[in-house]
Amino acid sequence: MPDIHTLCHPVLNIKLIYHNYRSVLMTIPKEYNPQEVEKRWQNAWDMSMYHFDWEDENKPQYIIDTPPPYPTGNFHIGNSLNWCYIDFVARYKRMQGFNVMFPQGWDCHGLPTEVKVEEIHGITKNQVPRAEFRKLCEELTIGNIEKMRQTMRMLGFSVDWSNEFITMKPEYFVKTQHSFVQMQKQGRIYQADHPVNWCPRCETAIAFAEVEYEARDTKLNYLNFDKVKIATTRPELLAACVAVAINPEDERYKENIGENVKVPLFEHEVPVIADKEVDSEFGTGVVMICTFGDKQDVRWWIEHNLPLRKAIDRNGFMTDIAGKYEGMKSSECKDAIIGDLKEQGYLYDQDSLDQNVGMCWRCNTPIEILSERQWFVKIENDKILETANEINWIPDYMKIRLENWTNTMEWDWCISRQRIFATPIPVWYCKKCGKSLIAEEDWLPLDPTQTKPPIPCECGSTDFEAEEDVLDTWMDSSLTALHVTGWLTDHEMRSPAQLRPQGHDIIRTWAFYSILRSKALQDSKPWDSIMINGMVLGEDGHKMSKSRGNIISPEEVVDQYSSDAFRQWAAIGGSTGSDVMFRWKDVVSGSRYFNKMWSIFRFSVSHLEEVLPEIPEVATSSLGTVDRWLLSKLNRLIISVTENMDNYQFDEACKSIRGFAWETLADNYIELVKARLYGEDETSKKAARYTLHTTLETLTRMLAPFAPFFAEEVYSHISTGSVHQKKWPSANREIIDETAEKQGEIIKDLASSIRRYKSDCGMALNAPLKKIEIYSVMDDVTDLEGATNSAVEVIEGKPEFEHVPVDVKPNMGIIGPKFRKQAGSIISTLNNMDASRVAQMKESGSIDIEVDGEKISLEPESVEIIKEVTSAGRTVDVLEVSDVMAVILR
RNA sequence: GGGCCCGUGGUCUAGCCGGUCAUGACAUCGCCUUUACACGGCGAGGAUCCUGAGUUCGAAUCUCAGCGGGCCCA
Repeated sequence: MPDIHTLCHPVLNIKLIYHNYRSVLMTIPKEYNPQEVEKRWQNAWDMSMYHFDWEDENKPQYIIDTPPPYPTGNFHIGNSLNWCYIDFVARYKRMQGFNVMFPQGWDCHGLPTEVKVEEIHGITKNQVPRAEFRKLCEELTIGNIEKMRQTMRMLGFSVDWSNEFITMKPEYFVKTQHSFVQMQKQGRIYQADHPVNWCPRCETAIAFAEVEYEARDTKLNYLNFDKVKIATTRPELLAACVAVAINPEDERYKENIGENVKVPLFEHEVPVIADKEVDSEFGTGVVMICTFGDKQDVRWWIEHNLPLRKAIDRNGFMTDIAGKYEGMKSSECKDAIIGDLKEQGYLYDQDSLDQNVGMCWRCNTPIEILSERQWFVKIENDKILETANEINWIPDYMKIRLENWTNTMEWDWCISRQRIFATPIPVWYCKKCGKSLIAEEDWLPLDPTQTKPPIPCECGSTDFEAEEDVLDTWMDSSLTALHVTGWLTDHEMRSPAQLRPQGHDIIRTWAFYSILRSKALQDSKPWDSIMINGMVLGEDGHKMSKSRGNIISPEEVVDQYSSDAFRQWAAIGGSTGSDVMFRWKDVVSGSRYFNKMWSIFRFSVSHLEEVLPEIPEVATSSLGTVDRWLLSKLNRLIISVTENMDNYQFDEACKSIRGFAWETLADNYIELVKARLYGEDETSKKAARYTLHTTLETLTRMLAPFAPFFAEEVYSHISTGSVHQKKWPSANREIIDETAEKQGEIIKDLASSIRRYKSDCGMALNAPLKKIEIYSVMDDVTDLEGATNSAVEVIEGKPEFEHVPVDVKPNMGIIGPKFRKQAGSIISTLNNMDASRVAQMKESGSIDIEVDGEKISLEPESVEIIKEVTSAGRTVDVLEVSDVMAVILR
C-alpha cells in the first residue's frame, strides 16, 4: 500500500506552487465534502493498524467482547448505535495506549435463516438431506455477512478483522462442542424428561428467553364436574386433566378435599387436592390441573407428584388419550370440545377474559408446554448473582434487570433444539442397550448424524443412533467472551475481557448465559465491565418496527449526510444506557458542526501554512493573555472530556468538544486574535499561531474517536501520520492559569459588550471608537484593541461615576443555614429596606437590622448589592462587565 | 400483574447528593454579507420544572400518593 500521507497532504504540495495564505483558501474547498472525504479515507486506511497484538506484553490489553449480530443481511440502526459506542471506546482506548481488540463475530445458527432458506428455495427442511440443508443455510449466511460488513466499513468502525469469528464454522462451533462435553462431565449438563416450552409450528423446544407474551381475548369456561364447578380457559386439555385444586381456606369446597371427581367427556377420575396458591376469587375457586396448560400447572404437577397425561403431541395435534378428538389441532379440538360440553350440559357459563398468551418469538405461534426428553444446563442462581456483582455495570441500574431475571428463573436452561442449522450435539445412543455415548474432546468437531463414534459402546455394540437434536444458538454466543480472550487457542488465555457492550434487551439472555458459562468453564467473570446501550426509537418516540413504518436505515442517513454526522447523532442522542430517539435534526446539527469546524480549520491553516507541519514551540512568557486564557480552558476541556470518556459519557464528551470549538475557539478566541494574526508584530503573531495550532491539533485528536473521517482529513493537513495512531491529549495542569482565565474572560466579555454597544448604536462593528477606558488592573489589552478597533486605556482605581445601589440580593447559602426559621423574615426585611442604606452598612462591615423586634447582625457577605452606574453628566457611555467598568468615548 | 427508566419553554434536553435570576439545541422573531464559516454572526421573546400532599427557613431537586409515557418481563 502506498504511503497515504504523501498522497494526501495537499498543504505540502501546494506550497510549491503558491506562497501566500490566500492559496490555501483557494485550494481547500470552502465547504467540507464528506462524501468525497469519507470514501477516500475508507479506501486509503490500512485496517491493520487496528489489529490486536497477541504477542504484546507491555501495553495493557483492552479486549472487547463484541456482540455477534445475527446475519440477517441488514445492519440496522440499533446495531449501529451499539457499534458507535464500541468504536468510541476502542479508538479512545487505543489512543490511551491500550492494546485494543475490537473483534467482529457473527452468530449464524438459528431458525430465522432456516425459515428464509425454506422460503427462498421453496422447500421444507425435511425435503433435503440434513447436510445439504445446512449448506444452503451457510451460503445464505455468508452473503448476508458480507452485506453487513459493507455497512460497518461505511460507518468507519475500527474493527479488528483479524479477529473475526463466524459461529457456523467448525473452528468456532468446535468450542461450543468442547464446552458441552466439559460441562456434561462437570455434571452441569444433563438429559431429562421435563416440561419445556414448545413451538408446534417450529417443532422445537424453546427457552423461556425465547417466549414472548401477547394480550389475547379468550373465554373462561365454567364447567360442571360431577362434584364441583371449575373454570378453565383450556377445555381442550380436559383429557390431560390430572387433578383439580382448591384453596384449603375455601369453605365452599373443604369437604371435597381428598375425594375423586370425574372429568366430563373423558370420564377419568382425578383427585381433589388443596393448594394455597389457588386463587379463590378467580372463576369458581376450583382450578383444573392439566399436563400442561401453563407454568403453574408444572409447579403443581411437581409439587403434588401428579401423573403425566400428554394430550398434545410435538406437532400440536391431539394424542390418542383425547379419544375422538385425536389428530385434531388443539384449536380445532377446543371448538369441538366446547360444542360437546354445551350439548351435554357440562358448560353452564362463559366469560371473556384478557389473557397473556406465550408465543414463539420467531413465528408468533402460541406455545405449548410439553414434557419431552431434552438436554438442560443447570442454573446456579447464586453463582450468577455473585459473578454479576464482580462486574462493573454501566449504567449501574442495569444490573437490577439481571438480578430480577435471575431470581425468577424456575427451570433449568433447555439447550436442545429440534432443528438442523445449529451446532450438533456430539452424542450417540447405542441401539442395543440404549446407553448414550458422549464424544471425547479430541474427536471434535463432529456431527453425529454424519460420523460414527470411533469406539464401541460399553456393551460392545457398534450400532448407534445419532442425536439429531442440536444446540440452542445461545450455547454458541454465550462463549464469545471466552473465544475472544483466547480460549482453546495457541495464544495464552487473556480472560477476563475488559468490556462487554450490549443492549438491555438481551441482558436476560446473552449477558446471563455468558456469565453462567464463563463461571462454569473458567471459574471467572467474563468481563471487567458491561456497557449497556439503549434501544433506538423512531422519531415518533416508539421503538422502530416495520409495522409502525418508522424505520430509518444507516445507509439513508449516510447517503444524505455522512457517516461522521451519523456518529454524532449516536454520541449526542442520549446518555449511555438510555433509549435514544433517532432525530434527523441531530444528524443535521452534526453535519453543520463539521462545516463550522472545517471553516475553523481552513481559517487556521491559512495562517499556519508557512510553518506546517512543524510548529515552533513558543515560550509561555511570550503568550498573550487571551492565548493563555484559551490554552488554560483547553486543558480543562482535556480533563473533562477524558473523564467523560472514562465514564462512557459520550454525549457529554462530544457536547463539550463541540461547545468549546464553536463558542470558545471560533466565536471568541479567533475573533479576538484576528488583529494579531493579520498584523505586523511577529512575536504576538507567532504566539497566536502557536495557540491556534495547538488548539486545533488537540481538538482534532479528541474528535478522532467520534468523527474518524473528519479528524483524519483535518489532521492530514496539519500534521503527519494518522490521527488514529496518535496519543490521546494529556492535560498539562501547569497551563491551567486562573488569573489568565479571569482576565481573558473579562476581555472576551468586554469585547462582546462593546460589539453589542456598537450594534445598539447602529455603528459598524469595525468602526473605531475614540477611546475605551478600562477601570481595572490589566496587563494585556492588545486583543481588546484589535477586536474593537479602538484605543484602550487601562486606568487603575475607580471611575468618577456614581454607583447607585438599586437592589439588595440576599445570599441564601449563608443566611439560610445560619438563621433557619428566621431566614424568611430576614429576607423580607432586607427587601423592604432602602438599598443604599444596606450598601452603606455592608461597607462598614456589619449589617445590623431588626427582625421581629430582635436585633440581628449580618456579615457583609450575606448580601450582594446590585448597583447601577450613572454617567454623572458626562457625554460618555459606561459598560460594566463583572466588576470592571468600561467607559466609552465616541 | 411485576421490575426498571422517565415526565423541565412549541419540540428535544441539562440540572435532580436542596439555596431565591432553570442549561443548551432545534424551531420562532429582529438586526448584520465585518478579509474562516449565511449550513454563519449578534440579539430578543418564550417554562404552572406532570398533579397533589409531605419534609424543610427554602424543593425542578428529597419522601409518599396519583396521573401519563417508554422499555423489559410474568
